[in-house]
Amino acid sequence: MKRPDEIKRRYDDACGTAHALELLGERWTLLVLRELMLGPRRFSDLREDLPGISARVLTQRLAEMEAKGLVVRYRLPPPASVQVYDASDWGREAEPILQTMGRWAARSPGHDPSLPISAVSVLLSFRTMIDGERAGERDGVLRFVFGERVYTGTIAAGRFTVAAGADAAPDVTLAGAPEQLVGVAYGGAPLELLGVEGDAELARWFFSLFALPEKVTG
Amino acid sequence: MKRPDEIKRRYDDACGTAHALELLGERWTLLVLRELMLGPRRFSDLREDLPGISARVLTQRLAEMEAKGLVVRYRLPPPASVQVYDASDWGREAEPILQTMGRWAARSPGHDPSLPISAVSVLLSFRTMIDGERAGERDGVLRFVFGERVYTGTIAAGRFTVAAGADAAPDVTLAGAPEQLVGVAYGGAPLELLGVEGDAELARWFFSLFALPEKVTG
DNA sequence: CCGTATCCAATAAGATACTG
DNA sequence: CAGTATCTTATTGGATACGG
Repeated sequence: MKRPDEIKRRYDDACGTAHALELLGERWTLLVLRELMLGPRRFSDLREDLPGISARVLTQRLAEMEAKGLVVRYRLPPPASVQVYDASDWGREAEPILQTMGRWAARSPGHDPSLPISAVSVLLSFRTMIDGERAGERDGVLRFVFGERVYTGTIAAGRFTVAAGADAAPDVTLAGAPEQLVGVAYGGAPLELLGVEGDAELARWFFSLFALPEKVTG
Repeated sequence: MKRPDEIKRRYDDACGTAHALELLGERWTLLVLRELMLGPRRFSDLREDLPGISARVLTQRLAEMEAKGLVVRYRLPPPASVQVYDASDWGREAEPILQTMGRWAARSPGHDPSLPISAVSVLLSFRTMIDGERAGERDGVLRFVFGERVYTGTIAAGRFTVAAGADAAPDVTLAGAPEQLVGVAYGGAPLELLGVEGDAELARWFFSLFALPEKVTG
């Protein structure tokens, strides 16, 4: 007597938080959305950057998220012709949720920044954790290179934005693993850990804009 | 080869969002925390205001949340001498997460404000959804009465705060079910739906500070 | 290889009955 | 009232197999 599509676990609760949990609260959902925040990815990209997710669960989550309007699925134009998943406009509006959670969790005594991390996570964390006051000191364009993937970050008028691709001409190009970027930005590791081309002084200043907040008194 | 206490489902991910999900992401956890945001509650209070939660799951969640430092458990002084649960200071710091989720979900086409809602949820939603600009127009103290339970809301310097208890002398006292409060604040229902004692004009102004945002174009 | 489907063992959640 | 105990159902994750 099972009707897997009809019986869904709901919270019968008008509270907005409860409704958000119905849309985003299943295991992996928010992390899948995170990976799509900076542009389309393929199924296997997602598997790589979500360590531990099984193909079965990823398939399910993507289908549910598409049905809920959080995710869109389409095929890239030829010659690529591969299927990709992307966040919908509405899905992207959930970024403040990721940020608020990230900011809160950074103060947790149990937070371990030495675990593996994805490229998208690091770049989003920059958007979350940047010192907005000091970011206004100067402008600049930074290119982040993770193997084949390239993102462009822009600081202008005190705001940091980041997008996939190598659109703008960068002042400085930074290459390295996401974990190394974390080390330099939050862990006080030397800039030399990364491949740096261009305005190293800008890079140094950029990384000085980040610091993990103090932990709550455990 | 099972070690039920050691093998926990984790996300091996340094991303702050992932860590927040490990602390708050299990089913019911965030809603239990919500119910504790305005002060201590007993086990059966929580069961009443979380429709559908089973005693088993509530017991589990409270124990996990206590172990993680989100919740504290203590016994009220005599003559009450009953055991209650409350959010820890750090747990209370998660309120921005509830707010961000609530604000996002309010725009969802699937959000149904006619479902049952708890007293705490409504009061927290006021804190989330109040029109900050217009709240500065005047000050006031509102008492909210839900049967036996009483909360006091204060508007001062454009900010709305709310706390359990009947501490301050109110300008107006509002009595009714949480659902009725939702109807008046967000659904355009008449103030007369509530029991009103005192400055009804203040109440009218207060409820004019709320409006659900427009839905995303589905 | 890319994406999905199928099978299975281990957990988690839900319902209900029960106890100090 | 404040939980436990027990049983049933659902979801998860891992392995594997399949079709393009």
